Amino acid sequence: MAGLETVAGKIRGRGYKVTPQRMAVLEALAAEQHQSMDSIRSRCPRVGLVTMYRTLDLLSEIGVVRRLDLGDGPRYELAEDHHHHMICESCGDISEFEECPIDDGPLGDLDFEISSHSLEVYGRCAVCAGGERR
Amino acid sequence: MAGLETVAGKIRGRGYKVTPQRMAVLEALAAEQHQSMDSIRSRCPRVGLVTMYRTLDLLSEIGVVRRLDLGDGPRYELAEDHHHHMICESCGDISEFEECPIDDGPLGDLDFEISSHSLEVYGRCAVCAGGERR
DNA sequence: GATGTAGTTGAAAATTTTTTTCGATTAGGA
DNA sequence: TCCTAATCGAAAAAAATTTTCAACTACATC
Repeated sequence: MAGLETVAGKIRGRGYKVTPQRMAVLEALAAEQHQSMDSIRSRCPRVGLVTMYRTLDLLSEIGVVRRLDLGDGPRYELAEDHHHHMICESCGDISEFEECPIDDGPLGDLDFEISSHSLEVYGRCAVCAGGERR
Repeated sequence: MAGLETVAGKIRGRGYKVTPQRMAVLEALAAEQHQSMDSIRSRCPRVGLVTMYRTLDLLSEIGVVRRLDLGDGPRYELAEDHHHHMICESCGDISEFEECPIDDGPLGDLDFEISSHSLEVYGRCAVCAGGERR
């Protein structure tokens, strides 16, 4: 699904080098969406901390990675598909949904040239909401 | 417009005390929306750094303040009205808009109990977009 | 208005997070 | 295979945030 091959091409295309560290980070990111720095790091212990930061910066810059801010520290995920996040304030679970009101019905006259957007929904997931009453 | 009086009541109502430091932070926040920590701090030099952090935490907890993450560090603003942000990636300007696709047309079947949400739009403001071509 | 006390404050120190340095290493074109 | 600019990472620096703890104060009660 990911096509890390494709990503490698994108890296090279921008004049950057494809290194084992960068591929390791990409593989770590492919394992799970919206991971924290620690989570990513634990998946590729071989990659130094500094390189980790620089790689995530670089991948974000070329649009391969998306940096998120969901309340707790920064999180990162592959920017493969467009989606948004639902954060359960009860159990902390983070899930995704594709429905996008921005793409569906464009906003009115904002007088602003939109290139991207992010939408996060906070509340209670089905499990937590259900456990309380239903 | 703010009604810092009202906020004071809300603080007391939660069992917290209304202190000059807390009011100072609230006044600083009332001066401008989506401020960075430094910006707020410069508006109330008398308030210690630690107290600053704690106060923003407390105010966020009782829903008076909203903490934002717009790419650069954390920002804070009074949660008076509901609005979203447009961030110009060219000049860094941040502006607000009230139109809300979430409130207007509710999302489909997310199986999630929404209590709040945030929407940020990135791109180019009218000035930057205009300066380049129009 | 005086008093008691739990909540609050802030300087200093500890932690955590992120960035900078710089010499050693390496991807990838020639 | 060689060469060089790009990259890596250990150590140190800088920045951001949290913890400690003794002194202070808002405010409910007397």
